[in-house]
Amino acid sequence: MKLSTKGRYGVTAMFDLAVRYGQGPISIKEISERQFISEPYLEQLFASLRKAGLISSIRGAQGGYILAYHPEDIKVGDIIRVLEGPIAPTDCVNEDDSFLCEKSNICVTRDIWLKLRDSINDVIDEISLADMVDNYEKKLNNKAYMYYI
Amino acid sequence: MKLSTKGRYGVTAMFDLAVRYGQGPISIKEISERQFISEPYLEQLFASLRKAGLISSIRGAQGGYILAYHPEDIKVGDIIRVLEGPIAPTDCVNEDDSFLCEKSNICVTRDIWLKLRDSINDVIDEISLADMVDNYEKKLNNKAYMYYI
DNA sequence: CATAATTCCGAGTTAGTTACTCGGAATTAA
DNA sequence: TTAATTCCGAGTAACTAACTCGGAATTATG
Repeated sequence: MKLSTKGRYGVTAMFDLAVRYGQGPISIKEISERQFISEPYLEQLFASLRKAGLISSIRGAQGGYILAYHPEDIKVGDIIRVLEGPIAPTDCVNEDDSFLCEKSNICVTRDIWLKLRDSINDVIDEISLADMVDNYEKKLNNKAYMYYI
Repeated sequence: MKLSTKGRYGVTAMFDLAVRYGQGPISIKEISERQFISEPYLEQLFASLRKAGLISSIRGAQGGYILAYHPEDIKVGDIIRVLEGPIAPTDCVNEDDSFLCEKSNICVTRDIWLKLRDSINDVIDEISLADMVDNYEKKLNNKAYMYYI
């Protein structure tokens, strides 16, 4: 039940883009330095995110990436699902029903995995990049205030 | 974000014990045949569950395993945590704080993993083996009724 | 126009983990 | 005494995660 680095790095990198939303394209190099993620690995992740339509790229010098939508419209769940595949604690509760076993109609453990899946998806689909930015700024303010005292 | 076979098989096997709670020891062979889990592998899982105190063993011929507590008092979460380790989507939200990074106080992605962790634990800690048995019997009754019509 | 900064692409690699298997010792009911 | 069982430690094969690498294509800038 661990998230892989793909999901974690992906959310972090997308948050980095969200904080700088509206300031033109941000390069992988910048993000990788700021967030301590290896450059070529981040490149890979961004390839997936671009193909999925969550970010757009600008090639060439001074190029980089920007969010394809307003931060409010990108949920953490969107990012994680692109990078980790469909979120389901077991295959038998995947969105596509191709891994159903023959006793699924009577299977009580499956009911648990269903509940678990839904609860996970609820959490990650309720948080947008904009929410993250808001929280981040609130934390920064609180910290500034604490130092002031 | 997948559960391993340990967690899945473990819950299934414990459910099998719960259904037969009060009927004396159940052997690994029986369970493995009923639940389609390899015998020596299940043996391994039961070793962990026994060491964790969730089941008791009776050795020798006609021996087997029984739940160490009433099914009501064993939650799915207890089983999963024994077999999969502490449930946390990332190391930085582990129960023990040994994997905290230095910016955890200001990290907004960590807040998400915390929410996720709690939501997962809420689900698996609210369901007991007794609940599973109840649901199972309800399903059996419904099915019987359906066939009757 | 040349150069440097970038994205884009496909492939390769290494270390760790998962999901097992296996052999045999110890225990106990029949 | 035998057969059925748990108990234990070790071994292994396949898979996956988490990267790296080399170089081609694109484009702003001097």
